[in-house]
Amino acid sequence: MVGLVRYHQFILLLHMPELAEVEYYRKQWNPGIGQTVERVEMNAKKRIFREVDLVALQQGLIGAVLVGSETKGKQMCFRFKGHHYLGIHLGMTGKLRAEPIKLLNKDKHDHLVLYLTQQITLVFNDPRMFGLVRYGQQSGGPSWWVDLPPEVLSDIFTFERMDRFLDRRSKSSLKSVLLMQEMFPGVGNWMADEILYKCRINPHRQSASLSSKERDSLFETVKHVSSEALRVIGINWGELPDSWLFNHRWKDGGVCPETGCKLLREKIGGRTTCWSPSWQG
DNA sequence: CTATTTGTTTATCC
DNA sequence: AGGATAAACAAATA
Repeated sequence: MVGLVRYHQFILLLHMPELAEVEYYRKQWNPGIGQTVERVEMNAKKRIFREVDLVALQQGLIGAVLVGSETKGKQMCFRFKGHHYLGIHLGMTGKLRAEPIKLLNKDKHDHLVLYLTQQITLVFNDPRMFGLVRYGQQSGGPSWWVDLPPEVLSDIFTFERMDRFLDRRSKSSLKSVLLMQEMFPGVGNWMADEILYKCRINPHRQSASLSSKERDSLFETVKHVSSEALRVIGINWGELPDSWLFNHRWKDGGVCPETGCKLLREKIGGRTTCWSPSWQG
């Protein structure tokens, strides 16, 4: 059991790329900004390249200068001078890091390495390869980047939008609805659980069953959990408060920070869900 | 050898 | 037609 806890803490706390973790990893490539790509090394057969034109990527990026990067939900986009765009999705186990070439200690899951001027390397590591690499050269950005749904922290993400969506997905559990990226981009497994915990809503409930008061609460909490996670984890991977479910959810025998009663872990909507029956009714 | 874990896409059922 | 649901994908670990 102790081993299981350690497994959970190591794998899940360090590697779950949701909204804030993606933002954290995006910045790991900042040391490359302003530098030119000299060489692109790809493990071409790996699954992360399943949707990309490898030749176009290589020819497009070599000689290009990294200008900046952004995230939208769990998606990342690295912009290069000349309208070259490199898209990365971390999937379940993806990580980004930058290393001086002399210190580059290549791991067998380092599938994409950009070698830049000034001896810096940008590495995409992904053991399970649910991640994804995209490339496009297009003024204004390729459709895989431009056509993404509005972010939950933007003004376009309104109560009315979310309200309509809940009615359309009326029969789905709230847990699975919160994981739908077309409405809640960036929300992943732990964030969905955290949001429902803070709203005191049972994750089994169908979305149509929410009262208007609960919908108000859900809307505010989606924004709150997103902005706090970005502030705490997204900037420097700090620790969230113990009043959050986050710090208790992986421990076997973990207890609800509100009631002190046992937390429950069960599969809802096909995903492991941690919640507090004594708090979330 | 099996169960489990993460996110998204695809297939299938209703 | 389109919503709901489950399997598939890869790899590591208990």
